[in-house]
Amino acid sequence: MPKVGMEPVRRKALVDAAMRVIGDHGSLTVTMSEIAKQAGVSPALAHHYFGSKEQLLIETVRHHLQRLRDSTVTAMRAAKTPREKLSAVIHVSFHADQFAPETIAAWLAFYAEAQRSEETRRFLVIYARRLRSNLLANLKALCPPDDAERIAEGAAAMIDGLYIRQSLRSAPISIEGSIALTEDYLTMHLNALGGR
Amino acid sequence: MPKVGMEPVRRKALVDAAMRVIGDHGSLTVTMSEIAKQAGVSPALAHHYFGSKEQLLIETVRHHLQRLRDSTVTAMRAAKTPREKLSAVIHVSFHADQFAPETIAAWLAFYAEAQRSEETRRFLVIYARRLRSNLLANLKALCPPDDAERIAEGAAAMIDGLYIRQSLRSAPISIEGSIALTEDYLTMHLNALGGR
DNA sequence: TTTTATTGATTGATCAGTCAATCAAAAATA
DNA sequence: TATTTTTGATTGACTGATCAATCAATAAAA
Repeated sequence: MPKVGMEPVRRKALVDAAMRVIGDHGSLTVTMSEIAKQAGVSPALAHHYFGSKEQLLIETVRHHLQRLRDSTVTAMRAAKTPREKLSAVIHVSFHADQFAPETIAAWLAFYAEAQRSEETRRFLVIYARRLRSNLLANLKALCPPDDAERIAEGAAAMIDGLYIRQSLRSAPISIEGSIALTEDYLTMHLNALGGR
Repeated sequence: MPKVGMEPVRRKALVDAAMRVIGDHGSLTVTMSEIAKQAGVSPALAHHYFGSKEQLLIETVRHHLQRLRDSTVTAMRAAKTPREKLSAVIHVSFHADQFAPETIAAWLAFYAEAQRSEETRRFLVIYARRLRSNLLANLKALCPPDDAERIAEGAAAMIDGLYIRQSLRSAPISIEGSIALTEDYLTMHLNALGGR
């Protein structure tokens, strides 16, 4: 079996496996063995490629955020007007993949981890800033800067809040419901400002 | 030293210690030794009174939510009108104690834990329902039931979202800012419905 | 003396991380 | 082409550390 050029294949397999294991385990306290097993390799190989468990987890967060970022960029490109771009950001946030229970569990685990791992925290801060700034940039085209800041902050909080509430799976809100709630928030605030 | 009637004293000391340790550790992966040390007793004693680590952690969540509940009840009693009661709920949520970094870290850890521990999950579901229903009951006095549901859902999400964003400590929002954002949300929606 | 509080020492399990050894493809050499 | 050498891929077995949980022993009240 040993062919050359396995490294990228294995790295991806391990990162994907980590995501899956974290997702249904619902926590970052997963063992290298579990991850390796899920990826179909030995624990030793995981160490060989990533050096440490922490590093593997960090790569996993990075990969996850990268995908989210790519989706957002694509969706925003497809939208024309600022208002449509705002909707695009919202839709990506609640895309089925993102809103799946395992994905949310993983997110939550990352947030908890960020309390301890400075590097994880940095990644999540970047995500938070990006979400805020995507909203802000488009809002500024529709209302005064001060209001735009406030509305962006509120919308970002609402998106994150809908996530965390979803994680409890009690009275689960549908994807459409979550989108509607967030859209309403924007529409109402923009209307109140006599926005066009 | 061994006096009789130590049990309740030790239990409280251990639960408080757990909360503190979880808070600044930022995760539920804390050791019994750390907790016991913080409480000034031996690890063996912690086991003696709680049976297991999991049980101690569960009691800790329970205690934490109980306190939040008590504050909420008190604050709502002091408020007269439905609108004032809504404000009371918001203010309790963002009370300085609740919004302190260690407290938020502990919350986050509990949410992550809820993915694995059914009992922890149950407690958090109760919290989520209570928040929602406190909002809902008062909103129903101010607008049609359907709208009340939507607004309660949105406000609850916003509160939780402001929490989770605070946990990253990037561009921290002030307590007053968070309160204002949530109050605005309510006011705007109620006004839009021509509420009195 | 019986009961309650308390601990030090110990056990057993779990894991991250290491390492020396193996295997097979590729590259070099004859 | 056939043979040898090198190199990347891979693992099983091991180590050391950590930790929850247990228990037998002690000390002080009742």
